[in-house]
Amino acid sequence: MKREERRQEIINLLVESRAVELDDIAARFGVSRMTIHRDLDDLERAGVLRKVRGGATIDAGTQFESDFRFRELQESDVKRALAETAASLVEPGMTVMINDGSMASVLGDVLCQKKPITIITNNAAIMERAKAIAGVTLMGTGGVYSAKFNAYFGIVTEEALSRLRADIAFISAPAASGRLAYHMDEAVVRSKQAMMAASGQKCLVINSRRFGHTALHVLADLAEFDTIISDKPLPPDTSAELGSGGTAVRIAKETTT
Amino acid sequence: MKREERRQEIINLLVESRAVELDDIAARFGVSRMTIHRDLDDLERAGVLRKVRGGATIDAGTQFESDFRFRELQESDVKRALAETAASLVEPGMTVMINDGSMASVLGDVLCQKKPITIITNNAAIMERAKAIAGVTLMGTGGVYSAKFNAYFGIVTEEALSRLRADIAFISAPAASGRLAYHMDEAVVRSKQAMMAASGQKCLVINSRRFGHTALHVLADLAEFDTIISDKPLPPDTSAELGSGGTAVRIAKETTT
DNA sequence: AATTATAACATGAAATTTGTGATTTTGTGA
DNA sequence: TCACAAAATCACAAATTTCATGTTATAATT
Repeated sequence: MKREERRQEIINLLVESRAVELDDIAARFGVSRMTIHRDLDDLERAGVLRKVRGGATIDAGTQFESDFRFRELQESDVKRALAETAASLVEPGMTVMINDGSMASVLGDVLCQKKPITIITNNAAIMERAKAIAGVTLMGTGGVYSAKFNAYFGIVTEEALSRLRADIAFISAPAASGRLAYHMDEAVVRSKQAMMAASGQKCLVINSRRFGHTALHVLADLAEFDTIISDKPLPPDTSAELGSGGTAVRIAKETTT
Repeated sequence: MKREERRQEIINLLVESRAVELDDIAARFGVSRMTIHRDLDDLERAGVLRKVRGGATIDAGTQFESDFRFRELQESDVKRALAETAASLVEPGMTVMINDGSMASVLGDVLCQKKPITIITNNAAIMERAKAIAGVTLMGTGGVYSAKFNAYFGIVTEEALSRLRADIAFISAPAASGRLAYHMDEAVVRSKQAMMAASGQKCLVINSRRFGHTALHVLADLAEFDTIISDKPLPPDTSAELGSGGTAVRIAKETTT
């Protein structure tokens, strides 16, 4: 077992149990205590966990939980399934907007296959990816970079979006309940709303687990979306409130690749 | 002599003579033919040269010549000297604009030391670098990504710049002659001009070798700059035309690190 | 047929990772 | 507050991995 595998495994343990003991994991992987110390030090520096005496913890509710580097590691199979389904709404030649978030990054990767395509995004991970690909016209929105979300936000971002037009916008959200989607950060909300305002079709891509939660700011009414893509049917209250309006719901199923 | 030095040297040979023979360079560097094969393969993959039977060529006039990946590899010592000198104009806390180009990328690296600092740029290499650094507020301008220049351009870029204000702008140019600086690409010219318009001080950072050349579009009158930084004194005609106006000239000397 | 290119494997050097033991820090209970 | 044990850190040596290179054998070009 190599270094990176071991570290990944430590993160997995941490995600499940919220805390690990140093001696435990040293024994489990059959390496010295010092090696684990170094693993934990590096992961702490990367912002994934917090070292405590005798081990390490991951504090949900603190910054860690919402840190993109942490989320990046979770549920990648669900993300991929959602992304594949979302991509089926796109034909070569279209102009699409994609927002921030690790879900969106995966979608960006998938859409890069559909060349030729124009991608408008404030998501740094997608920019990095799309740059390298011929046949993809990449339009960055600009703005102030946020390490927390690995994307660009602010007046510049919103202004740029207000001057552009896309065929479809893919929006993700960390929380939804009843008829509303939520987000904890104001600047992020504004960028997502700007994308929706600048697009013909609007598509919400959301992990089913996000339902039943709220956050400080309302992002949008679910009825504003033409399509909602999730990995499980929407909860009954949401379905009921949406009624039989113009919003289509599509369920992504994981393809065992 | 290390791998990278050898490859750099191969490029230099190629720039001078337009073509090299494999056996020649294998003998010159005292390495096996196979090693040179691998060097050429990698450089070809990087888009720097074209392998032909028995050696390699570089076709000036084609995409290669102006390709940023190619320029990136050249004269890095001069670039570093220019960057160090340019950085001396910056105090922590300032807001700076940096434009596209590999010279500018090096400057971006150096400026990241001067935290806290706000960097406004359309240069993808600088964004990638500054993202990771706490204490650097990174503002991307957005725009359409150009692989040729590894930066963002267009209306979005110019609009974003028109709404911002920096203490100083660092501008680079591929050609200068008499009192004028030039660039071959219109979109690039516009972005540079937008940066100059949005900054208090304007600083031209230019390799002395660029003097005596012109290009399709005029970028700026040298007298518009508050400071010009180069690695050798300006040519006599330029000096004369500039006269004793408000433009300061500073010569960077290479520090043997 | 001769030259050049590619592929596969071996080797040695450099870089990285790990372990050990000494030393310092931290937490706990008297 | 003190003493003491457990844990953390440090510095260096050992082990392991990675990487550049060379060698040889085979294939492709001219």
